[in-house]
Parts: sequence; structure tokens; C-alpha cells
Amino acid sequence: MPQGDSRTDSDTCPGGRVCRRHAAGEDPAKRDQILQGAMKEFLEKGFDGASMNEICRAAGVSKGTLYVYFEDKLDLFVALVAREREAIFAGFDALLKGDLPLEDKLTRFGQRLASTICTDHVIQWQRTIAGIVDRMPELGARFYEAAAQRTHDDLNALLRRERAAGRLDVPDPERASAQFIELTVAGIWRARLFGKRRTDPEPDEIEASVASAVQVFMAAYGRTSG
Amino acid sequence: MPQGDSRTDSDTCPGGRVCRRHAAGEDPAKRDQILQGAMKEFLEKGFDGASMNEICRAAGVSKGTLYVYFEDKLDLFVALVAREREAIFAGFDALLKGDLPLEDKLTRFGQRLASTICTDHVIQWQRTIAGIVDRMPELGARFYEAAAQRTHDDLNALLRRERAAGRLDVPDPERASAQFIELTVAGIWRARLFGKRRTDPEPDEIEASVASAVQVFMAAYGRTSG
Amino acid sequence: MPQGDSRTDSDTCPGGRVCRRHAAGEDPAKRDQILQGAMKEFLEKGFDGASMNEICRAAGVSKGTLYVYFEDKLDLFVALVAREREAIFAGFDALLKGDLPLEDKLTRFGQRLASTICTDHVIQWQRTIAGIVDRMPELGARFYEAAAQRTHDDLNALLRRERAAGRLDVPDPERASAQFIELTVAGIWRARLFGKRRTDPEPDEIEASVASAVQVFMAAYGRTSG
Amino acid sequence: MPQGDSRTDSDTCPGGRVCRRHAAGEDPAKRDQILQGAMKEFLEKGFDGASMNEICRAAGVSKGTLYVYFEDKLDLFVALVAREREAIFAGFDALLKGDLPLEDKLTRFGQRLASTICTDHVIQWQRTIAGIVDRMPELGARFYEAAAQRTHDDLNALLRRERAAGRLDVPDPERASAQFIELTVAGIWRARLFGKRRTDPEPDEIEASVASAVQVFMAAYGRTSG
DNA sequence: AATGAATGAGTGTTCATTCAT
DNA sequence: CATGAATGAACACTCATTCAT
Repeated sequence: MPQGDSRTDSDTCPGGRVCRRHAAGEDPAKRDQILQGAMKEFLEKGFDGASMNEICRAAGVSKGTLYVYFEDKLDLFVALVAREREAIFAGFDALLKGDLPLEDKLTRFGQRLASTICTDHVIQWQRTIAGIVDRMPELGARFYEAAAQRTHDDLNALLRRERAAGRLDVPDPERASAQFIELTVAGIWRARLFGKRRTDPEPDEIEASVASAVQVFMAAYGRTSG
Repeated sequence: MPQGDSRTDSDTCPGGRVCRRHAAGEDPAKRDQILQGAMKEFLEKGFDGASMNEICRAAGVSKGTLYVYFEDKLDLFVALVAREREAIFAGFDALLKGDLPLEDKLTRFGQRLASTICTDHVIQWQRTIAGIVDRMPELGARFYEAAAQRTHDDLNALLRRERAAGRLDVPDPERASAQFIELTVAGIWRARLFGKRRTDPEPDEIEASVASAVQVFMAAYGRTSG
Repeated sequence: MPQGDSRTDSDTCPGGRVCRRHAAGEDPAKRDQILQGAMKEFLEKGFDGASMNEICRAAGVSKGTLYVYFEDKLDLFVALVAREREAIFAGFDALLKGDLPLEDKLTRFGQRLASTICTDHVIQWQRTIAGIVDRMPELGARFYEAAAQRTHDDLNALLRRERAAGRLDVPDPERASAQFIELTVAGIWRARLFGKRRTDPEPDEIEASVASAVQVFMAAYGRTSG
Repeated sequence: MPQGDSRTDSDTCPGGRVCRRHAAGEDPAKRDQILQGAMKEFLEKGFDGASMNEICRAAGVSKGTLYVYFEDKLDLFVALVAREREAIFAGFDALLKGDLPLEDKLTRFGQRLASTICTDHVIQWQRTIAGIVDRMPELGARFYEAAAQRTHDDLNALLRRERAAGRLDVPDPERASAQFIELTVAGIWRARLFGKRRTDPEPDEIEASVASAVQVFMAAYGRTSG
């Protein structure tokens, strides 16, 4: 079984040293500057292909400085993934709340989700993460969870509520959530991931795809069609 | 713009040299042996992480021998991807032919597809390819196409036939094909890709997932529900 | 047609990067130390025969350090040749100036020239350069020029002056300069170059050879003999 | 002191094996074919830069075959140099014989010599040999001797005869021979060797250079000028 | 705290040479 | 006798990391 580096099991430095090391009075702005430079390099070249030298250059920092803020290449990568993971999937929670009719909620949520995960930047992250999962399974899993917990799970909860309210006839909300998510990007996301399509989808296309997803979903699980 | 190495644009050696170089009387068994060793290494470590030394060791071949059969690391990788791409997606064409009722066809096809692309081996390939797409876009695109052309396209044709026969009410067969495919692995494949789930799904799970996919699909596009 | 690497066309790094890269605060002493080690290796083995590993060992520097100071093997070689070229032929300019009678000037100049270019060290350089001229024609030409411009040309000017003063009857000073130079090392230099003679010529021999050269030259071009 | 491989001390295989090995019934035509291919490669790349693979390709022979005819790279090189050495300097002996007046003899000889050793092909050989002399001193010495013995020595003998006949006033015929030879290519050969001039000299130039050489020589050593 | 010169093990690749066919 | 696949040591060069300043 492939065994990822133990450090990937945690976003913090080994032994919880985060506190000690980073409390020492380091400059969070410089830290961000380094992460920014590292992102460019990691996204373009992948974990193995990225060069610490290049990261220093891109970040405008010296080698020594970089190694003050991050233990090693892996530590830097893990920190970067943690930061981006949160940034990308921030704000999804709110989308399924409020008073709108179910179909509107689904549409709003689906559009935001689809457009987000098909963005060049996010696609690059997904490729980068996928490429390293074999050796850092935890890191990939947490990346996935960050998305799932803010989409799949929220959606799941919504569906249960709608079922309870008698507005949906959905035997397995868990599965239905997953199905809806896949439907929103059907035919787009996978082509993007594998480079078959190299540009961000136009808003029209997202809209059409999500509209169809909602239609299919409601045809399958809507109460009136039962 | 990402610029793939030109060699990734073609599975053959540059200038069609394949014939001259590989017809020379090289041992196809040894070639396979090398590819086998290379596969282990590339799948575990990715393109950049893989070491030619390690590949030689894994294949039980000397460095010099390897370089008789393959020009360089990239050539080896491209050849390997080409081989696997064909091997993985062989035989999908037949699944949508024959006299079975539509739902049975979809089920048979969906089960084969879902179980194939969620297999550990295929998942590893997808991760490896995804990880290198940024620098070898053509290679990723061709990998995607190999799958698409044997699944999506075949399915697409089937749906058109069914629509023509009045048995389906599908406004956009293209999209519907993609939707069905995503439905079959909803909630499974993506979790597998990102390492959230580390074992092959049980046949039951595949069956249930595909059954639900067929149900949703027919609910959305079946004639009786129109 | 032989095609020299473009870098050999210039002593500086490509794009005049010399300044940026080498001004960065690198240690000139270490640079010299590397050049010293490289010289030993290049002179003994030639450009192709020299090993960067061996150069590092000889210079007492690590591989990485060497590659901080020099881009690659060629860059190192070119820099070394440039340095030596200047060092070997420094100070020749002065020898033909002053108030001495022509024959004394020729003698002084001839002795210095002959003893210089028959020295083991210079002979080794000439062999090394000659051996690589086919692939780096510019480098050889510049090495030759460094010698020519400081010997041939200066001598040429002197002869013109002497002719103008009516003290020489030399129809083609250009040719006469070349002839005098060849006469000073006649029978010695070529034998040294090809290893027929393996030790530096004794001062007596140089003196005799130059004396004869002056005699022949004056017999041919001196006014009294006209 | 650099010590050349002992094999360079002799043109024959070590231990005089030449006879046994080459008597075995090998094809002299194939041997020549190999030497021809090897020449191209050695002249272009030098001894170290030359690749046995490339030589095989250029010669149209397999590796195995090559190693039947020649022990190793060095053996091949030595044999090649021996062959060329003889070929280049063949026929010089005759040039100083016959009834012509001295100056005509010198001119005829000088022209043939000058045009020969300034030829592209011979210049390439001289460079190649010079480049390897440090590690194979014997080989260089023999190359030099082949030229010297057929030029310098013959000329030397002629000068002695002429002196004896009272037609020359040459105190040191040995030196005078060397001087004449250098005079014939003054300003040309060295520039060719170091790549300062990249094309064969025109016949006019050779003629003028030799004419001047004869003039200078006769002015210095001719009886009438005594 | 910050630098960037220094390290040496590591990389992918080529080599002269051997030997089973 | 001829072949060219096979070898593995050597090649030029890069890397993540350290540490004197």
C-alpha cells in the first residue's frame, strides 16, 4: 500500500510545531508572498517538477528565508494546498440557505459550483492534487473533503429537508446529492481535467448544463412526477 | 499557454521512425517487459517523480537496453500511455449493440464502464495523466478521447437511434450521454480519484449506482414520462 | 560546414549576462581556483576528454559550486581560453618599441616570441585549441588573433616604418612579418606541437635559431644587400 | 609526464598480433570501408568526441564487425593515422630529384608541399593529431616524422649536395631546410590550423608565397649573394 | 531575520565494448 | 564471419537543503 509522508496527515507542522515556529514573530505577509510564488510553480510543474530555486525566484525571496517559513518542499506544498483548499470552496455554505423555491436554489448552487470547479485555476489544482494522491493520499482526501463537505453534505441536508416537507421523492438523498453535482458539470469537467478542453466554459454553457441538470434531477425526484 | 512537447502529439516516434527503429528486430517481449516496469514506476511516482534507474531495476533491464527501445523518458511514457489507453478501453464498442431493451443495454454498459474506471489501476492512470496534463495537453486529450470515443460517442449514437424510434424523448443526446456516464459513477469516481476512497468499489455498489443512474435517466428522458 | 556553438562567438555569457550573473557577489578567487583546476584537466585531456567531475576534484570545489560560476562545460572552457589567451600574449606590444637598431629589435622580439610559443604550457594550449577548432572555429580564430595582433601586426608596422626610413627594401611587409615569425621557430615549433620534441628548447637553441632568422631576414630585405 | 598508451608506440597490434589476426582471412576492402567511415568521424569530432556507433553507421558496418577488424577505438585510430600519414605524404621523394636548376626544384617542391599541408583535409588531420598528442605522444611524433622524413630530410640532402657543388653557401643545411619549409607557408598555415582562415588557399597565393620563399632563401644562402 | 554560495547525491542520457544468435 | 541487443560505468548537469556571513 502506498504510504504518504506522515506530514501530509496534518496541515500543521510535525509535532504541532506550527505554534512554536510560526509564533516566533515571522511576517505573515512574507509567508503569503512565498505561497504565492510557490503556487505558480507547483501548478505549472506539479510537486516533483517544481523547483525550490524557481519558487524562490518567483516569490522574490532567498532560499534561506523560504526555509525559515517552511520546513521543506513538502511542508510548503501542504501549507499551500491547505490555504487554497479553503479559499476555493469558501462561501458555498450560504448558497443553499434562504427562502427560494427548490429549483432556484439548485440552479444558483449548481451554477456557482460548476463555474468554480471548471475554472482554469481550480482545474490546475485538481490536476496537481490528483497527480500526487498516490504518494500523499491524505492530502488528496482532505482536498476532496473540503469540496464535499461544503457541497455534497449541504446539498444532502437540503434534500432531506425537502423530502421531509414532502416536496421531493428521493429514496437516497446521499446518492441524489452526488448525482446532482455530477449532472451540473456533465461533459465539461472531465474534458477540462484531462485537457481536452483548454479554456474556461462560457457562462451560457454553464447555465445550459445546470438547467438541464435541474430538469433531470426534478424529473427523477420531483414529487409531481411521481 | 501550456505547450506540450511535440512528441506528445503523436504516439509514434518523430518522423514515423517507429518503423525503422522498432522494426530492426528488437524483441517485442523485452519491450513489453520494459513497459511493465515503467508502468509500476510511473503510476506510483508520476512522470517527474519516476526515475529511469528505478524503471530499469523494476523491468530487469540495463540502462543501455532501455535506451535502445525508447528514445528518452518522454518517449517511454508516451508509448506506455498509448498502450494502456487502448488496453483499458478495449471492448466497449460491443456493449451497446445487440437486441436488448434499452434499459438493459444501459445497465450492462454502465456497469462495465463504472467498474472499469473506478478500478485501482485505471484510477492510478487517471491521476498520473491528470498530473501531467498541464505540460502535455495533447497526451491528456488523447487519453480522454480514447475513453470518450468508445463510451460517450457510442452511447450518443444509441440515444439518437432510440429517439428516432420514438422510444426516447431526449432533446440533446450529446448532453444526455454525458449525463448518463456521470450518473453511473456519481459519488464514487471523484472520491476515488482524490484518494478519499482507497479501495475498489464492491460489485454491489456499482450495481446499485448504475441501477439508480438508469432510473434517473429513464425518468428524465423515457417516453412514458414525457 | 563546421558550425561552432554560438557561445564561442563571444567571451561573455549569452546576452551579456556576465555582469548580472557574475557581479552578484561571487568570489573571484574561487572563480580562479576553478579555472586553475579546469586548465589542468583541459590541457591534459582536451575539451571532450576532460571530465567535469575531475575538474571539480582538481579545483577542490563541488559540482554545484562550479555550476554557479559557469553555465556549462563550454562556458567554462571559453572563459578559460579567454583568460589564458590574454595572459600568454601580454606584453608583446612593448618589444618593438624604443631606439635600438633594427636587428637588435628583431632579435629581442624574436627571442621572446620563440621562447614563449615553444614553452610546454603554450604548446599544450595550442594543441588543445587546435583539437577543437573544427567544432569551435571562432574560438580558434580568436586565439590566433590574440597572438597575431600582438606580434605579426606590430612587426608589420615596424617594417613599414623601416622601409619608409629607407633602411629596408621590403616589397610586402605583411608577408615579411609572417616570414620572420616563422623563421624564428623554424624546425622547433612544429616538432614541439606534434610531440616530436617533448621538452622546452634550451635558451641557446632559441638564440641560435633567432640569430639565423635575423640573418636570413636581413639578407633578404636589408638595404645594403639590395 | 604524460604517457601515451603503449599501443601508440607501434602501428601494429600489440605483440605483433597483426599477422595472426589479420592474416585470418579478413576482407581488406571491408577494412578500408571501416577506416573511411572512421576518418569522417575522427576528423570532425576528434578522438574523444568520435563515437564508435557513429563510425559504424558511417562505415555501414555493424559493431561486431568493426571489433573483428580493430581491437578497440585506439587501435582503429592508430591504424587510420598510419594509413593517412602515408597517403598524404606519398610522392614527395621524387620532387627534389632530376636535373632542374635549384630554384626550379625548390619552387616545384615548395608549391607541392605548401598546397598539400594547407588543404582542408590535411589541416583537419593536423588538428586532430595535435589535439591528442598530449596523451599519445608517439602517434604525433610519427605523424610529424612522416612529413619530416619526406620533406625536411630530402631537402636537407639536396642542400648538402648543392653546397658541395659550390652553388650554395649554407652553413647549417639542417636549419636551412626547416627555414625554407616554414617560409613556403608563412602567414598561411598557422592561420589555417587555428581556423582563422577556413578555406583552402588559392593556387595564386601558394605560388606567390613560394616564390617569395625561394627569393628569401636564395638571398640568404645563394652563392652569388655571398 | 535574511542571504545566496556551497554541497554532493541525484537526474536522464551516452559510451565503448561484449556476446548470444 | 557478421550482427546488433545488452551491459553498466561514466557523462554533464540539477536538486533540495544547509550554513557561514
